[in-house]
Amino acid sequence: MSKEITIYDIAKELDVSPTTVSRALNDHPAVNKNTKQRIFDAASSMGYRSNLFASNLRSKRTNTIGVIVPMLNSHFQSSVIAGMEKVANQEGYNLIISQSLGAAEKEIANAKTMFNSRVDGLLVSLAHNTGDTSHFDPFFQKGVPVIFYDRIAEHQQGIGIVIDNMQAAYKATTHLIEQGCTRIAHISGSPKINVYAERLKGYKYALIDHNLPFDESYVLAGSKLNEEAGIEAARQILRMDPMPDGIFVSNDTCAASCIKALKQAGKSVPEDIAVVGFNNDSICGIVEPSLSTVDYPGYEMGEVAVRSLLNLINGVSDAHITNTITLRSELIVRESSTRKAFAARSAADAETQKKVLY
Amino acid sequence: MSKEITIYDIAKELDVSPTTVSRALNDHPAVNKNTKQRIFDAASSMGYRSNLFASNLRSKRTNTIGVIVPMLNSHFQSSVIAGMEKVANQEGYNLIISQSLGAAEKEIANAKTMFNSRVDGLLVSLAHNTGDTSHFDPFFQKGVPVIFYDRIAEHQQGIGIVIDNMQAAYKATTHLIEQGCTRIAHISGSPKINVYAERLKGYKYALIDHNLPFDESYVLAGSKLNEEAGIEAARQILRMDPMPDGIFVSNDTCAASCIKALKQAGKSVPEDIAVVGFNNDSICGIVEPSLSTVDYPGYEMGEVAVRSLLNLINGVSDAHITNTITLRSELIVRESSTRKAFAARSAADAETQKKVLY
DNA sequence: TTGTAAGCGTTATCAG
DNA sequence: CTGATAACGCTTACAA
Repeated sequence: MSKEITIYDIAKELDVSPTTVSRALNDHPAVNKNTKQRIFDAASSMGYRSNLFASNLRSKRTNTIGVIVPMLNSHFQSSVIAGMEKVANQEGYNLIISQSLGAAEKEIANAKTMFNSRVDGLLVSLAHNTGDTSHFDPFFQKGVPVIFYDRIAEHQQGIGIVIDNMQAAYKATTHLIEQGCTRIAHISGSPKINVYAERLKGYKYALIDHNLPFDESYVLAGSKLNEEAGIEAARQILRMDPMPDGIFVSNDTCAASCIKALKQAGKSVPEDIAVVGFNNDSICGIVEPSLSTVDYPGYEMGEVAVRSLLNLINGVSDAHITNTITLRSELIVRESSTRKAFAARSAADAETQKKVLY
Repeated sequence: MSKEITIYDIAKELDVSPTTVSRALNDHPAVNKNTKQRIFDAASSMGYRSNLFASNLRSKRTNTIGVIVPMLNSHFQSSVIAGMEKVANQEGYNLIISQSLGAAEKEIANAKTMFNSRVDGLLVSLAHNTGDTSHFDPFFQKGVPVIFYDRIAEHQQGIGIVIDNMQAAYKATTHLIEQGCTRIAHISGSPKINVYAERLKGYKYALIDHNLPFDESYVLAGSKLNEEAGIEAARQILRMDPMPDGIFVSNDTCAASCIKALKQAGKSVPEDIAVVGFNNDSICGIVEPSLSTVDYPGYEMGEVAVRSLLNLINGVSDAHITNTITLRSELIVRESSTRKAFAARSAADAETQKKVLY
């Protein structure tokens, strides 16, 4: 284990003070350009690397951002994290990532770890079953900024970053209506989670605005939107009388397995039942028929989240003023919802619809 | 921002020395049980939290493990990380995770960041196009242990953790042969990556051991095994004459899109062509027919990786002795490779096969 | 533009 | 079993 070079070593070598070295390395303006260059050269030739811990200890900053995420293995979440990482890297921050795996319990433990690691800020997408968010109170008490994204708390402190789930659901449902569907079911997740509650609203309002009845019994709300949930939902839908001719599902995985189950029961998609999912996961292109869905701007959300957090950390903005940042999302139409007979009409309607929406 | 409590505050409060407080908090054996308890109580009632940076600075350990991964959004990689996180948490380590997104360039940058962050150890699954691994040399020079997993380097320093890709591929191919396939194609990734090279070998040996010809033209090696690659592979396979009656694909996503393309061309799976994938991604259950595949023990691999790394960090084991750790994998048979006519024979053969294999 | 000196909060060392 | 003291490597008033 070779000895670590410190700013003292560089200082001695160049016969300047450690302070000057420190300043030069931090690109402080009040250091002679020449000296700065000499110091940089010496640093690199001597194999110096800065000691973050000494620096953190002294400056009381960690240059680390904590991320708590339900799970990493979705197209959406990994895009978000990619976006976060990009900006964080640019600005010289590290990301400590932990998964709550959907369990509030693990989320609480992770929050504690992040707190003890003294992250400069925290980015959180809540677990499925997180009831209260008091485990984030220590951060608020210490003035460590916390930003919730995607799955945000109902009455939260801190900023929330979301897409307009209601609008997205409204668009998706309207699209089904334009395709000629009149009995549209909705498969939703836990109504306790904001995203599902908002999507349910969008679904409901779209129906109402197009003079279709909103029927509670057409809404299937489970807790987890996984493969099993899709199969179970299909079972229930097949039993409905009259059977729905369209489904808006709040999650692609669930939509995909639901489609599979419906097909196995002899129904054809989109002819008998048109389906729209949510997330634009990679399975969308693989399932048959390919799945119409809502594309989340995950990468952008990650970028915005980190940028906003850095503003809070640096005192540039104030969490008491900004409260929610809303990003746009986009409906992607594929085969699972495209009924040939309605295609022409649909295109015309889309124009009209835009005026209604905005 | 309330004032942070330090061990000095606790020491003053209880009229002991800071040293004793430090020792107690670290559960040092040479501290009176009673004193220890008093210190613990005071610490929690005063709202003390340890300052990792001071501790790291002094002890020259960071309690942080760096993870560099190609991408997070696969069933396999996220399982690995879940396993890593579990063990790391248990042992009081944090995980800093970064994605190389398959680009060697980003991997190099990430390695540098990890180095400057002074991680105690590094876990790496190499990017697609990583040629040489000299960007990890600084770690070796400083004696920071590095463990490669899954995608390991050809002539690497440090320990490698892998599954027996050759054996897994051998099993998968043998399974296809047992189902009556005689012309089996193989869709592979870059032969520069160990996992694909090994799987190709397993495929080849299985053919040879069962007296089937190994034909280079039946091997389609692309660089990325994504959806497009599956479609392109299907195109090529459809042009082959005679057309293969089985395909072993080194990746599920690619296998799924390949199946879709084959079906669109009027071929039926598994009747015309049986298919086996690799990874046991979540799409396996959703595609039609459901996809037979090789299940990687991802979670275990993560656990083993961290445990091994901690042993190296703590000097319990020695990287010069252990070189490669190989984990078992499992063939999961689903519809895409099950030909009813051969089912009975297959069961009998499986027994025989075991004797051949082990 | 540069330097001096005093910490940041912990742990290692040595001495009881 | 406990304590005094000196680092760890850096930043930041303050001073020149």
